[in-house]
Amino acid sequence: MKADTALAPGKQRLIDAALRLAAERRGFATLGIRELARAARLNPNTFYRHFDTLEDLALEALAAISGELRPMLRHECWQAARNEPHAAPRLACEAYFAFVLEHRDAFLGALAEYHGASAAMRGAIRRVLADVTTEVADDVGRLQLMPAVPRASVEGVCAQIVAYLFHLSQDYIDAPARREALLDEAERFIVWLCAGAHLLHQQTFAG
Amino acid sequence: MKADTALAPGKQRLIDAALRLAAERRGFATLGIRELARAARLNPNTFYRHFDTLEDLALEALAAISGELRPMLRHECWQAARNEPHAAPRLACEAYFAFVLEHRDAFLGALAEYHGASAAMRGAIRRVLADVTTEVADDVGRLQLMPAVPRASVEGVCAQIVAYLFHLSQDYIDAPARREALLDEAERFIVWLCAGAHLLHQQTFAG
DNA sequence: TGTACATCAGTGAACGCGCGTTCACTGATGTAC
DNA sequence: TGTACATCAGTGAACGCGCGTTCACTGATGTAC
Repeated sequence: MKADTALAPGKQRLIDAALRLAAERRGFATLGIRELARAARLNPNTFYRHFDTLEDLALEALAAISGELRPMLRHECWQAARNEPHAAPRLACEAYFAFVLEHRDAFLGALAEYHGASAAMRGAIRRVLADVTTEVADDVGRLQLMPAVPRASVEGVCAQIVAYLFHLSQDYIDAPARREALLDEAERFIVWLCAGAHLLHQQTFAG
Repeated sequence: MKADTALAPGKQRLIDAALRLAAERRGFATLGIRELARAARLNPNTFYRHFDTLEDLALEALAAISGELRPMLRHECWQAARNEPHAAPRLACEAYFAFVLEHRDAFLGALAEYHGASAAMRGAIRRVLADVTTEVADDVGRLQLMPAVPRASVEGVCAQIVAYLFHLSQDYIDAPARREALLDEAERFIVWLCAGAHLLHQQTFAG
């Protein structure tokens, strides 16, 4: 028995090929099993040794990325917020976007599948975003970054930041020349949103 | 010669069928020409009478929706902002989401293609969003809704609002039970963002 | 007003091709006794 | 330590099917003279 962390080589190659092709073509929807096997230099049949459907493959790939992203974000945010609280938004964005570039193919795939055909896949992506949101909100709470704002609103702010950064990843990947500007934009977005939430919880809102 | 506003019946049926199927399957990517013709009760060949490629069809459908959405938004926003300025965000969101529901299929298609395979389609959708942003920013300027904020920042705020509402459309369509909550969320998002931008332009930001 | 012609939407048969999936197989690695 | 067996990743040939696209056609509508 092998160590259970290592996937069969063919399985890993199929996942890699799927991410690569899905990124090129912006979605798993049009991938074919024969095409995948061809890209992975395997017999078409080998696919069925490891997966029942293409959706299976996509869900497994997503779980792997999520397992890598979340601890990384946690760690980076903590570091940033503890050492330089005022620069935390910027540093967190930088860490996040660096991760995006390192996992370019997976993110392009996930962005496409966010609005994609598979309800299971859409649900899984939303769940990852929700988990990240909860973790970020926990950290914001623990580090007292928004002391005047109640927990529920902190969650709301974090959810909007997470969704915003996720969708912005596509532009960040597609437009290398605008990356600095996008970082500024993301930081400004976060600062505005936090400032607005903070302000409107201090004063009564005569809406 | 017919009036040039009316499409050939087969052409219109192909577009309708494409929107319907693309909405069901979240994307044009997996649509087939024969399948489309079948759904429109036409000979597969008829497709080629009207379009060169599926991308052609999608771009034409998008242009039609955009031409309907933009004047509507313009009109609604003006009305709302002039009559009840403090409720403008809410009323604009309501008008927008009503339009989304009326054009459910087109929006699900556009949401999918926003991250989709066709670069031309992605560009066209972004252009629509950018045009809407400019128009909204114009109106905000003309109606003096954010007098303390410079034009460039108003555009930034509007761009984020437009993108946010666009992506939220999917949840609005998918989760009828949460529609009231989503409206609240959208309004709160806009208010926070505007408040933050306003605040940070009044005081020096010791970032 | 009538006639001849052009344009245009839609039809129907036919093509070759790549697809998903199944079956029976191989060869290597691990395990029981 | 050796042998027999089970498990597992990967192979190769074969199937029937629906696909995109082409061709030559029809029938209705519009236009020139």
